[in-house]
Amino acid sequence: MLDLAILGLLQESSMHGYELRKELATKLGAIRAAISYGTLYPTLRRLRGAGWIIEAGEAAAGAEEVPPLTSRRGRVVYKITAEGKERFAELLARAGPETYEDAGFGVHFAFFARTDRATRLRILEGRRRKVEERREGLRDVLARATERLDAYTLELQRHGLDACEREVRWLEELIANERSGRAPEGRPSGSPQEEDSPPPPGSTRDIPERP
Amino acid sequence: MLDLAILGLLQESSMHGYELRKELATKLGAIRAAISYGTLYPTLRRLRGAGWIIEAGEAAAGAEEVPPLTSRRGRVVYKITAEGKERFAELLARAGPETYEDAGFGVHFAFFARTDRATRLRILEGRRRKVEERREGLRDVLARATERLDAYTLELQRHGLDACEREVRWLEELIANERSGRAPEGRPSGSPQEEDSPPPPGSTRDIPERP
DNA sequence: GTGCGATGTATCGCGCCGATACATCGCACG
DNA sequence: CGTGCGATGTATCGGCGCGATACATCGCAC
Repeated sequence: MLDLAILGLLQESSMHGYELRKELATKLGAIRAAISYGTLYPTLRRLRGAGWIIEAGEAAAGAEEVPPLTSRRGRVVYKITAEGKERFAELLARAGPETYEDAGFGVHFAFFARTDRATRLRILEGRRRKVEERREGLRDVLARATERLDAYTLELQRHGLDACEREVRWLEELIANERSGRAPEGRPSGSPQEEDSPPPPGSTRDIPERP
Repeated sequence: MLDLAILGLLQESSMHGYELRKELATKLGAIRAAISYGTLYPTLRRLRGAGWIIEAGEAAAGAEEVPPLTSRRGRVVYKITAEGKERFAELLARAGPETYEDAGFGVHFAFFARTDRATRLRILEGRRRKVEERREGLRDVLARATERLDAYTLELQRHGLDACEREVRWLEELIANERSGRAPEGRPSGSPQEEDSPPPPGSTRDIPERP
């Protein structure tokens, strides 16, 4: 899942770790806390080992290489490779069970602008199914276990149930929009926003194949 | 965090692993998926090693011990010890930073019926603070990065922001209730429920301060 | 009588986290 | 002028928790 996010960001522009973490935080801020360095660096090493990214040293190609006089470590800029772009596309299109989990879904959704419509629909529907199951589970507990559970636990379930219902409604809206071929415009609560031509259906010209 | 939940459930009644997992799933269903056995069994072993729980063999004390004729493994029933109860009380009252994280908060909240009022308030307020910070972060991104992020990513942020605002309101209500000395009765959306005397103020006779 | 789903215990590899360490840079404050 | 502190920056380590996997028993439906 992290792979997807990192590859996706590096496809927009090369970055070093620290920067990557910040970008990740704003892009995924809605679904998870900032990623830990204890996760980031090992992951970068793994991606590098797989050949999906390479290090593009601070000093550009022509420079003096920065002699190892002091143990100057300097920032390491990472750059996505052609294989990395392929991998990204593969991960984008793939939709396993964990794609519908909270974290997985969030990451996929964050890159929907680069995903084709069919996949977007598949993922939105899978997620909806998942959340509906969760919702049913909570309803059952609330209906059956009212006697066995204390007031606080029940309140927690109610709050969770509410969140599920809300998310299902949200997903339903998104799905309807996808089917009618619109990007997620139309602000959640109606506001006097001009309906400027939103990026036409499958557009959001992305992955310019590197000029 | 798991320790708290397991100790809490075992305090209500002794159980074997499988059962524990199911109880955990209904008690914490609102905040997390069912716990994996790959987590549960090692955790039980750890708790056992610490002396907080003991195995109470299937065959009760007086029975024949079930000779190891076949490699009959049988279910292992776990029982909380006196030290375990102390530990539970300690964990209940403790409120570190991770108590305000999604998972940690949920577990603590699920055992609020056994928590004293002062601690409940402390935790609710800590959680509120946490969620407010998250909310501010999302607001900033939505206000500043509107140009840099695509429509889908923005929609994700909006949905996350909405969830934060909702949770803050929920917490606010709970805090107000605590201050006015009521258990979380009064169903979220008003309903014609008789206001039967809910457990009087600080009641829900819990943690009798350990006499 | 046999096969299948629920019950039940257990391990393994690995992703990810929080704590920690260490180094450089810019700049504010005395 | 220095000094110290917060932001930038890279990296490791111990440990929790997950999903996959294995294996065994029990009740019951077909």
